[in-house]
Amino acid sequence: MTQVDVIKALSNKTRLQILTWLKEPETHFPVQDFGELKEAGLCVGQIQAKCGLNQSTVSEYLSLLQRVGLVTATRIGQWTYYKRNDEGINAFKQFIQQDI
Amino acid sequence: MTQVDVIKALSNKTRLQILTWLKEPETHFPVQDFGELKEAGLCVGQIQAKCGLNQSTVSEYLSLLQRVGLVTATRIGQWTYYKRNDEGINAFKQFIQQDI
DNA sequence: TGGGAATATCGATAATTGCCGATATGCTTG
DNA sequence: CAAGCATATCGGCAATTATCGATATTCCCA
Repeated sequence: MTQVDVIKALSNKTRLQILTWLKEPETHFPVQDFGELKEAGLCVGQIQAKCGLNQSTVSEYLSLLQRVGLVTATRIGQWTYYKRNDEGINAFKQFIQQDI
Repeated sequence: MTQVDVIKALSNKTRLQILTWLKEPETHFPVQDFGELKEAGLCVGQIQAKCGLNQSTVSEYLSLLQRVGLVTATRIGQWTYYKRNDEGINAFKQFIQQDI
């Protein structure tokens, strides 16, 4: 898992969008009754509906983003909630800022 | 030419390295007699020698980096000198900082 | 406990990328 | 002008990526 892998994960329009959508879930996704939106994140289905790609594609994209440390996943019941991983994101930002 | 294109240009180990080598040409490349190193940048041949790939590959990499605005090219005689384009690089950094 | 949801994984194909060798272009200089 | 550099462009093949449909897995609930 190198820095290039993180860049590669972001070198795709959809994956980049997903990460930015996750900055403000409320403005990009229908509000839910429960508090999951803020706490655990968004589930795969919601993200899939928004970006319009195949379910399997979105699932793979999300697990790639997780693998490189940009998001975290929480399984609750039959849902997997994804949200931004600020630690990983900030590490990446710092790398870009300093080393590029 | 979108932001994703810039990210794609950096999503390759060699191209990423080239950009960072260009931060400190003196420490990465043999000093030349003339002042080109600081002024115009480094020529393709020097960069090629350093990264060990085919001439055509390096030429293409450099012109890609230029196309997305990360470096500038100056033709002097039979040499093309490449150096970092701080304007483009800073714009990219700002994008990462703000939008990611 | 068996059928549905939600998600993950697998297999396949088309598109893109990583590199290379060969050739073309442009300068420069005898 | 011809020969020789340095660089650019082209055509090609192998590897990787984008994306899909089908299937597997997990979990929930009547």
